[in-house]
This record gives sequence, C-alpha cells and structure tokens, in this order.
Amino acid sequence: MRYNFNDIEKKWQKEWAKRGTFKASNSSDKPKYYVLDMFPYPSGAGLHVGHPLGYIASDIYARYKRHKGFNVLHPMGYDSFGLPAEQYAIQTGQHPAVTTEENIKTYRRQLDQIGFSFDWSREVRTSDPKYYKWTQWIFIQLFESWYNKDTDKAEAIETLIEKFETDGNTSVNAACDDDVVAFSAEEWTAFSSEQQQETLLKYRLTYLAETEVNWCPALGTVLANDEIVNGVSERGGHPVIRKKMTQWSMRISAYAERLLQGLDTIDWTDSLKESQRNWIGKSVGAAVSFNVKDHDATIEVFTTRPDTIFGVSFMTLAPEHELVSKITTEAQKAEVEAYVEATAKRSERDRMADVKTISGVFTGAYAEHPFTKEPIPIWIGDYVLASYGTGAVMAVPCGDQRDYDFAKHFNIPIPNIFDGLDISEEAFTSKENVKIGNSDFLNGLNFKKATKRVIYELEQLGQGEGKTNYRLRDAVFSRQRYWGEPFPVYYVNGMPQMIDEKHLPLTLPEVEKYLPTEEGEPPLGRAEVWAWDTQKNKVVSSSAVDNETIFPLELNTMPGWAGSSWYFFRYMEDAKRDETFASEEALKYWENVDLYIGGSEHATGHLLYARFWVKFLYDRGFVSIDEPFKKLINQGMILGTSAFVYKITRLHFSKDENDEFEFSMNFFSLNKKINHFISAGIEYNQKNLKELFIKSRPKTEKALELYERVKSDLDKYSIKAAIIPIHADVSMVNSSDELNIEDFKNWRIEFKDSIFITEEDGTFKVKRDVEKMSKSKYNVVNPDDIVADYGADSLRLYEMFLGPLEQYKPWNTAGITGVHSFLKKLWKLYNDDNGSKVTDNEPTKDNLKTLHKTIKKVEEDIENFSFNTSVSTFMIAVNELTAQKCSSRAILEPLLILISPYAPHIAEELWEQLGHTQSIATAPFPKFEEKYVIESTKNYPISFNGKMRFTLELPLDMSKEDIEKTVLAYEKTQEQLQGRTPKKVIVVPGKIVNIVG
RNA sequence: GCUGAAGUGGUGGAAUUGGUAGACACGUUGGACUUAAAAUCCAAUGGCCAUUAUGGCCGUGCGGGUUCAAGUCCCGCCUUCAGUACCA
Repeated sequence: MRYNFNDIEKKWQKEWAKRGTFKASNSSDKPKYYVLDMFPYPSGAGLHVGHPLGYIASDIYARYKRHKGFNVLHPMGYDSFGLPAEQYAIQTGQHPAVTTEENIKTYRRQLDQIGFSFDWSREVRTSDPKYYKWTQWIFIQLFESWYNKDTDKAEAIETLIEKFETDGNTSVNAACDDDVVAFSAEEWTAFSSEQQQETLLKYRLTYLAETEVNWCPALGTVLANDEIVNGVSERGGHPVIRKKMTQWSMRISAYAERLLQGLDTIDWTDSLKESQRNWIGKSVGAAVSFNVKDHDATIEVFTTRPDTIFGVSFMTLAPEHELVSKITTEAQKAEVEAYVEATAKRSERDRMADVKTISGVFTGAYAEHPFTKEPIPIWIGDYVLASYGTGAVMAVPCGDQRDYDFAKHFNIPIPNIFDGLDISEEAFTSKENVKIGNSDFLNGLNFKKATKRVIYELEQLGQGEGKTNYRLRDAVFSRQRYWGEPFPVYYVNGMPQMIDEKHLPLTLPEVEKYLPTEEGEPPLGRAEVWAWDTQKNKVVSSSAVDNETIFPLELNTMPGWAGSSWYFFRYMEDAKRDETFASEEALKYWENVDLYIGGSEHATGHLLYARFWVKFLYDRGFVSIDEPFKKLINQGMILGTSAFVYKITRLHFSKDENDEFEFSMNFFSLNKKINHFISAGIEYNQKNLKELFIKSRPKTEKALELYERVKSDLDKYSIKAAIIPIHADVSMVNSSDELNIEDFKNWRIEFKDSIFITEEDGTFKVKRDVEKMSKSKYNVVNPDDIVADYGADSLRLYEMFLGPLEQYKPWNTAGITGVHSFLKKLWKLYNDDNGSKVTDNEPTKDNLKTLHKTIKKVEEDIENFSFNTSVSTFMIAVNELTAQKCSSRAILEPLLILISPYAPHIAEELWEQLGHTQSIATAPFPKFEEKYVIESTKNYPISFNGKMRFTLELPLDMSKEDIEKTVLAYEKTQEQLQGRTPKKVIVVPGKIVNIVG
C-alpha cells in the first residue's frame, strides 16, 4: 500500500466536516481552552506559504490541547473591511462586497486544504452587517460614557450629567479635553441644549475633535504616513500637506495607566510588552506655564526635568502651535510663515528621524522666566511635534542634547546649571550624580530634591504643578473611506446624535463611485440615500434633509481596527448572535483567549486598541475580564527566496591606466532589444566575456573601428561586465538554482531573443536572495501547489521545520523533500506492499526507550512552542524504529497521537487502519514514563584545558572521586598529559571531566 | 533618530540551567539498483594541515573581559530586519 496523500487528505477533511469533529461546545465537563489566530484580511492575491505559518502553529497547539482533554475553541474569520478592496473598487468599479466575498471563498478553499481544526460554525466577518451592527453598538456605548478618574473607570454619561446638575463641573475629576472651562450647576442648567451637548462631547470616550492629518489635495483624501514617500503621495506623486480636520477620536489616553499596569498581568514576550510600554510612554515631571511678554498668553510645557528650570535659555514651539501666528513680530513674520509652510510638507516620521539637520526660526517674541522674570526668546522648530505633549518645550541646552545642538547652531547661550560638570562639548543628560548650581533656591540639590522643591515653588506662583504625562495620544477614529463601518451618527445643528440601538445596523449605502466627492467629502458623500429620518427611523434620500425631522448622516467610516478590537468575543457566541454581541453565559464560560498567535507588527496597533476596548467593556459591565489575551506569541514571517538573472549592460575593458573604455551592450547588437544574460557566478569569467565580445557585431562605423582594434589585441585586455539583476519568477528555477531558459524567454516579450551565456555544462544559474514574499518580486510560492505536489501534512511539517516560530526565515521549496520522505518512511513503518504490518508483539527495550524519549521531548517542545525541534524528534524516532524493525502496536499507536497535531491526515488514516472508529483528535496524549529511558552509563567527554580530547564510558552512579581516579589512570589521559601532573581536575557527574594543567 | 529583534557550515537550523559546537534536514560528491530516468537505499560532507589506523591547528558578526570551561554571561562596536500612530 502506498502513501497516497492526496486521497487521504481529502477524505479526512471531508470526514471532519461531516462529523463536526472540531465543533466547540459552550458547555462541557472538560476544562476550556481558547486558541486564537489573528484573523486575516482576505486579499485578492490569496494565501502564499508565509500566511499559514501561525495558523499551523496554533492548530498544532489546539490539537495538542484536545489530546490533553480540553474543550478547545479554535475559530477563524476575516477582517474583511479594508483599503485594498476599496482601491480595487476605485480602479474597476466592482463593489468591494463582491470582491471581498470572492476573496474569502479563495481563502476558505486554501485554508480547508491545509487541514486546520477550525470550528467554522463560528466564523466572523467584520464587513457583515450582522457583525458590524455590534461594532456600531460598542461605538454608541463609548459615546454614552465618560471616564471618572476618582473611581478610575468608565461610567455612563448620565452619572456625569447628574454631577453637572448638582455641582457643575468643578468637582468632576474626569479624563477630558484640555479646553474645558469651569461652570456651576446653575450655569449648566442655563446652557442651551447645544451648549450642553458641546460640553458633554469634551468628556465622552469618543468625541469629535480637530486633528492633524496628511491631506493630499489632488487625491482628495487623507493618507497614512506609509503612503507618503519623500513628502509626496506614493500613488501619483502628489503633494501632501498637514491639515486640521474634524474627526472622531477615541479617548484611549484615559486608559493609559491601566493599559500600562495591565501588562504585568499577562504572559506576553518582554519585547512586546516593552513596545507597548514605550508606546504608552509614561513620564513623570511637571507642567509649567510661561507668560509671554507683551501678550495676554501663556505657553504650557511639560518637562521631565523641572529641576533644570534655571537652565532655560529659549523656548521652542512646534510650527503648528496655535500661538505662533499671534506672537510673531512683524519683522520675523515672513521668515516664520515660510518655515511653517515648509514644515507642513514634512511628515512627522521625517521630522523625528532627521536629527542631523537643525532648523528653526526666531519668532521675535519673548517669554518670561517664572522665577528670574528674565526674557526668554521664543523659537519655532520642527523637532517639536504638535501632537506630542503640549507642542512646546522649555529648552535647557545644558541638559538636553537636542536643545544643546539647537542652541549651538543658532548661537543661543548655554548656561551651565550643573555644579562641577563640563558641558563645553555636549549636554549632560543623566539624572544621576547631578548637583544643581547657579539656580537660586535649587543650588546644591540633587535631581530628586530639586524636582520636589521646584514643583512646590511653581505651585506657590500658580505657574505649574507636578504632572505625569503619557506619550499615548487619543486615537483618530474617522476614515474618509467607503469600505468600513458607517458611524451610527446623524447631525442636528452640527451636534452628533446616536441612532437608537434598536435600529441598528446602519448599513453601508450604495455609491456610484468609491472616490471622494469633488468638494473633498468622503465617498459616502456620493450616496443618494444617506439621511436619517427620525420619525420613520430609517435611512432616506439625502435630498430629503430638512434639518427638522430628517438629518444628514455622518460621512466618515470607522478604521480597520474597529472590528478587530472585539471579534474574539464574537467567536464565543454560537447561538444568540442576533440578540447580543456575545451572551453572558458564553462570555463567562470562555473568559478570554488563552493563546493568541499573530504578527509582531500588531504590537502597538491592534493589540493596544483591543485591550482598550476590552477594559472599557469591562468597566461598563458588558464583559467580565479586562485583558483579552492571556498569552501571546508573535510568529515571524516567512520570506521569499527571489531569483535574479544577471543582465549585462556594459562591458568594461582595461589594459593599463591609459587604455580603459566601455562598450554599452546596445553598441553590439543590430537590434536594440536583444538582452544579454550571464549565468550567476561567471560574470567575471574572461573566457566567456571575450567570446561574447568576439561574437558581437558592432552597429556603427566608429564602434567597428574600436572593435577591430580591441579584437586584435584581446589577450592583453581584462574585461569586466556591468550587470543589473532582474527578478525571474521562482517557478522557472529548479532546486539547483538553474533557470529554465525557454520558460524565461516566453515569460516576457522583451526576453524572447535574448542571448544567454551559460555555464560549461550548458546550465544557466540564477542568483538567490532573500526578500519579503510579494507578487512584485516574483518570489511568491502558493500553498496550493505545495499541497498538490507533497500534501498538506508535508506543508504543515515543513513550515514548522523551517525554524523557530518567532523567527523570520526564508522559504525554500527544495527542502520540503526532507519532511515528505519522512512521512513516507512513517507510512512504511505501518505498511508494506501487502498492507498493514503492525503486530501485537511485545515491544523491545529499545522500542520503549525510543517512544518515551520522543514523548518527553515532543511534549516539552509543544509546551515551549518549539515546533521545529519536535519535527526533528519525529524524524529521529522514525529512523530509530525503522532500524529496530519495530512493528509493535504498543509503540506505533501512541506514536501516531504524538504526530497527529503536526500531520493530522496521515495520523487519522493510520489510526483508522489500526481498527479505530473514533477520530484520533481526542485520543489521550501518551504518558511519559521515566523508567524506560533511564541510563546506567554516561559517555563522559574528557577535556584538557577545556578542549575535548576523547570520551570515556563510565557508570552514572560512580562517585566524583572514583571518576577522577579512573580517568587519571586511563592510558589516553596519560598520553595527553605526557608526564605532566594536572593542577586541577574538575568532575561534574553526569556532564563532563576537565583536566587542567 | 527612537523602540524592538536577529547574526552559528554552501543553505534552513540544533545545542532548554555556562559543560562533547554543527543534532535533524536540504544541497553537493561518490556508490548500489535500473536499458535509462524517477523513486529508493548506502557512504562522505565546517575550514586548513598532515596521514598508517591514528592525529594537529582554527572556528558560532567584530574587539575586549569573566571562568577549569563561553554560541551561551559582562563591556564596547558592526551589520541586517521590523514598528514608529490612516497598510492590515
């Protein structure tokens, strides 16, 4: 019987679906375990072999947990809103819903053939109205909430209104906008409805605010930093400017401290926690206000070094700072305006990354030092970012390197306020070993004491206070796109109103084009039916807007991270999805995700937003946990191995210093279009290049002259070829890096008549290089092909075998034969030409030893997510058992269970052959027994001065003293010592012997 | 720039607490089987030197250090990759 993987795999995939083998139950006696993958965006290109890496790992773990007796929830779905579908819609006019549906079908087919144990009955799609109904619902809850800093949690907005009605806002300790003004209860009641709404908006957890965005006027849209290259749009190369825009924001900053503290309670890698900590960016310091001379204005700054306040010699504002236009003097106006304009063209990332070029402009205005009352010049500089802190810094050049560089560059004084420290070369930035000097009442104090004192003095003056600042900014939640969740919002007199939840979902309207409108409104501005009728409670024609009962709807849509911030709860619910986002029973039963696997690129986006929403839902009592992902593992990326063919562009000839020249390849051929390619590795081969030269025919008289001259004296010249590498599709290259020349010629019309300089044996080699797998690099490997040629089990094993899960590693299809032949060997252990050869024979000692050391190793590996090493372990086990001619059921049956999480199809098939009628999926994991692997002797490495010279087999229970005696008496030891007496002998029982001397 | 991660044979990688560096594979070379190819099986395979089996020296990005012993720990560098707030 042969190992017919294609039939076996199809058979079991069908069988699992039919039997509902992997359906999770919401009530079970077994302990629960929730294994989740970050759900994919279904792109038009389908899956390549890099995508399933994490899914295979999580599937192995899920299957392992089933063997270990857990009720496992292992679902999958699609993050199906997103830009690519919209781009495609803009280009082709096809509705994103249609292309998304097609893409999902492809994904599903591809996922199915890899044999994942997903419970597909719980699938979610973020673009499904039944799903985004609840995304909209959560948005409404956020709108109807505020953050009470006293209770340190989100509360219903009604409790805030109550406070306003009884006390005004003076006693309210809330996370809110900076610009709230104090009002009394009476004032509150006297406010108009609009005033009240406007005030509440400053407190709500989602609110409208002016935010800076990258605006591209030509495209009429906002761009991600990513879509901007060198200050212009990636598509089309249009100019991009920073522009303020009213958008929905999420008050994630209210949760900064809890998001930080929560990290201590979850099992994530340190590097990932570190990224989040850094992103949240907590810093403790002081807020200080500086009065501006001759203006009724103050500049608010945050500083982590209030102790250095006497070292301030200038202030720097972000060019976008609102005070800039107010305080700039007539004389400086032109220069300042030019600088502001220039800055608007630079991206934030650009400004942050570029520390070498120092730029800035003096505004002509002065601030007043809070203590000395001395004037301080106010500058603007693009190293200060508007969105960071208050958008202004008090510059202390002696204590901050950027300030120092700025001061040096513009010849601003650098007062030294550190006792006994030299600052003539660079700033002293450490907080350690500081003694403040030259600073009035701070003289002689260290960092800690000076900070405390200065904050006290600032408070006395009413010009500052101690403050903790977070780098984390509120998250912009509006997108000027079509393919996203519509906001359940309409506007009455410019004030946002929520649509009642019983009328949800508010579904996306039809539009004739997916582009922004001519007026620069988002695509929803094109919808003809997009107004809210408050009487009929439904969407009606936009032309019907009368601002009395029919109002305009919000035109922005939600960002990609909206739907992905709560989808893990949706999977928990199976039956009551229409009534609730997830029922209380389901939420209670599954709690949170036990294991989450996904890419590290989500470290600060998705993973932070999801934690924020979960904490919010927890505060409001909708869920019972406040951290969604207990354990998290980042899988690395599988990279492509690109193939390059070398194209010769020029030949460079040299004889001596005075005789050097080049031929362009265009010189030679009669037809310009002929390309010359040279096999990789022989590009400097003189013989080949000279042959090429001789065979060529120059086109012009002048070239012919030169040609003849060189040809007659060719031996004396040395030739170098100038080459450019060109991507060739990896499917045209075999495992020995040889190019299929015919395929390559037919690939593109311009290669048709190319000339190929091959190796001696007629082959043409490509140069390999590792790059990201992508269509444009022609290095994409489709899992469909791998499954067809080698089977899903081989693909699964190979993806794991490639290396550690977290690591980035290149794909190389050639290597898959190794794991494939392993599966064939495994098959042969159970079958020969006449069918099954498994017997009921008693296992030998060796058989048991092999099995049990395999159980131990594999179990440890799975627990440590070291899947690559367990594949090696299986190979070793099968090699050993084959050599032992093992046919014993007592060995081969448990072996199948060990392998089944990795290669489930072949395991099920062999399991069935052994007479089982139940799936292997829930067979109990074999138990490791120490007694089968205990050794009585150890082959000790004997080292001399740390270098291993030979090994010596000794009993493991031999005492240290006896080992030393035996080793020293051994003849090879004496040979090594050559009469010397060892200074020292180190014996580590069970490990090593090292002789020093 | 900032933050995070990674550098070990021709290639992917192994060495889990400092204790035999290169497990397991790929590739390559040689051999068996075959009319031939594929498949399968066997052997060799870090580099250099020497050779009669035996051996010797070097070797985990670079430079130092700690230790009886360093891929592993410490200090200082170099290189590559990722994230950097509207790609998902």
